[in-house]
Amino acid sequence: MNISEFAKEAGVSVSAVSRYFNDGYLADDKKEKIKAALERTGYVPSYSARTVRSKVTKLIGVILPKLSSESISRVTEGISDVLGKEGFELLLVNTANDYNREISSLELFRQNRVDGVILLASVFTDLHRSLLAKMRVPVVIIGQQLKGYNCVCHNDFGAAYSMTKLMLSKGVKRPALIGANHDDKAAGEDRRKGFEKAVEEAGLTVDPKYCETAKFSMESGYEKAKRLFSNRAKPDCIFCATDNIAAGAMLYCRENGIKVPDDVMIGGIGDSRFGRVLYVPLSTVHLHYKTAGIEGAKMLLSEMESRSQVHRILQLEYDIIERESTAKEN
Amino acid sequence: MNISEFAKEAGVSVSAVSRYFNDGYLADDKKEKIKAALERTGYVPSYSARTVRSKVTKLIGVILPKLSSESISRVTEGISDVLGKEGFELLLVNTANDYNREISSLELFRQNRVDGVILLASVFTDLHRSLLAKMRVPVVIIGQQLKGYNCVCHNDFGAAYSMTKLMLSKGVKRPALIGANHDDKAAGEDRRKGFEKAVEEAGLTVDPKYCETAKFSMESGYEKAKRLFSNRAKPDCIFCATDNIAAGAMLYCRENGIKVPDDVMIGGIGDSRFGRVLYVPLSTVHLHYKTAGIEGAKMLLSEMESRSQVHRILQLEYDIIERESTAKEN
DNA sequence: CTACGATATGAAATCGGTATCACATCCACG
DNA sequence: CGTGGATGTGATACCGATTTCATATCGTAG
Repeated sequence: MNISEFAKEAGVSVSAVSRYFNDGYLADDKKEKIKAALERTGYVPSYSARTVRSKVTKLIGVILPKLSSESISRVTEGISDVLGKEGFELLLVNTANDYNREISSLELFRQNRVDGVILLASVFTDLHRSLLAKMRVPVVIIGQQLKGYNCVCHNDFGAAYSMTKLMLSKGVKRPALIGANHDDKAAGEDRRKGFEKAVEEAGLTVDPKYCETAKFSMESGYEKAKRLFSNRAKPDCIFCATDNIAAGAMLYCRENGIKVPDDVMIGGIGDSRFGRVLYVPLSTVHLHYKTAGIEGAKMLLSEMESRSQVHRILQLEYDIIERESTAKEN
Repeated sequence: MNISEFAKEAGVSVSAVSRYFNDGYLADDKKEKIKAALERTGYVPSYSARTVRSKVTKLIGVILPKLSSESISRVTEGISDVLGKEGFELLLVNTANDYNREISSLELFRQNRVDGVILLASVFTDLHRSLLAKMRVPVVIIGQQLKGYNCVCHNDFGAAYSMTKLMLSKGVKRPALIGANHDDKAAGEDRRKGFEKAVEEAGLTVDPKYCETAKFSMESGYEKAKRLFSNRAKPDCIFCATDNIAAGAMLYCRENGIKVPDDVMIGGIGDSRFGRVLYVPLSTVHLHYKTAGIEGAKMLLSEMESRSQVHRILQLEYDIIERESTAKEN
């Protein structure tokens, strides 16, 4: 059933029906007629037909590197809360860390399918930049910074710096790093730099043999911890770029009789829910993921409204959470 | 730029352009012309305009009770894997466990916005049923069973039964339950029944004082464990409906000097990633969440293709994972 | 040589809505 | 009493694609 069939059924004009759904001027008796016919027939207007003319999709494209990650799903939840209230739906794309798919999703979103885009990218290539420049709808980037776009990011450098410093303040001497891929500016590069700064400030040096790069998984953290402990002089402190990596490292320690924190301190970033209930409760850094989603969504809303070309970067701060995994040695 | 402007620019007819994007008969020289003009202009056809005529949205509506849950995001990942390969995108709705929003999402999806729906519901009310009956596109339900629909579900009863039995086989005498809301047939009712059956088979009785109902969170698990231990005779075994609840219970034990598994065994369901690295590694039951997503998506695809009215229920089995939290007492 | 199926083509109808436009009331104000 | 603003109305052009239809061309089987 389409609008004109329905209009006939309700005994009103097509225009009246359209106005009923939109907000236009309409006499009360017609509203009643339409409401009654709606109940009778179960008619619902077609969204795509509406979009052709009005251009409004009420859809926001969200590009995520993966779905089953605690931090990412918290961000998404924030986004969903804000945009849902405004009547927007999320068109979600899971790129599975494959940035060809990031590219193809951006292509997809150019097809007038969405009113705006939120991008949780890990890496920016030239292709990203050129494609982003071609987008005809507002774009907000969460988790990374890119000039010319509204961004919400975390103080990754500071978080890593503070966590490392916390451990070093307890007197450890051979700090190690299990970082993330350097191409990921936020979680990879910035956190590594934060670690390095803290180490250097403590008068120690960053030995490449004590720096590993892991994927964002427990398994990878486990493997990299194993490699760290194959060094002749064992590390007495490991800063991990994420809590997942830290959990993997801790598992390795447990299975190999290495005591946390007495033999080695372990610190992570992300404040995962499981940190509190780990084998040894994990010291970590709380990043405001949900807030990032909320603020990013708000930015997008205001950009869609004003279409202003002024872009800003919102950097969220962090909170150190100290638990047993970095408790003072006796 | 629209199709006719673009056709003029490319020096071909509108029909030729449409055929280029669809697959129709088209001479090679025209394909070349169009390809060249495409590069020059960056034209992309409008999806909604296409949809008006062709009815195909290439969108699948996915209704989730929450986003930041490990089990749910695994299911979603499976869905996304399968549907992504077939060129579908996901229109995600997070209902935040509010089933009014489940209802309104179903309403939304009736507006010709999606080609199919996947529903991860927790509860089925009459309103659900009547609305589902009105849907004009195929619907697949994951995690619950509903007659007349394609469903993928887990053997919740069996999983709970086996986990409880595992613990009882170690000689515990005062089993307790921290279950989920009874309205949730799968995670609430079925798991409770599995627990009860195992307890009764062991010649014990299910005392209501040892049965608590928690929300799906660690915090709630913690609170309910506290209540269980306020009984005069302490439980020596707690079956928890989810790993999150189990983690909360374990946290309570740890903070109160209750030894796991010596004082109390704890078992969960879900095989969360953190189970292995918990304070005491958690015995749990692996449910094939990702597989559920994959199979559900496949069902939906085949239902969209055949539009057959034959519905089936696929029940996935489970694997017991035994760890320290239920190790035999000495 | 003819007939026919396969391939190719562009004009025009169509999808189901919204936006515009011309026009009708009605009430208030000077 | 005339004017004008606010409200209300339906016919129709329009959005940007796809699909149909009538028609053309060509190779090949009979």
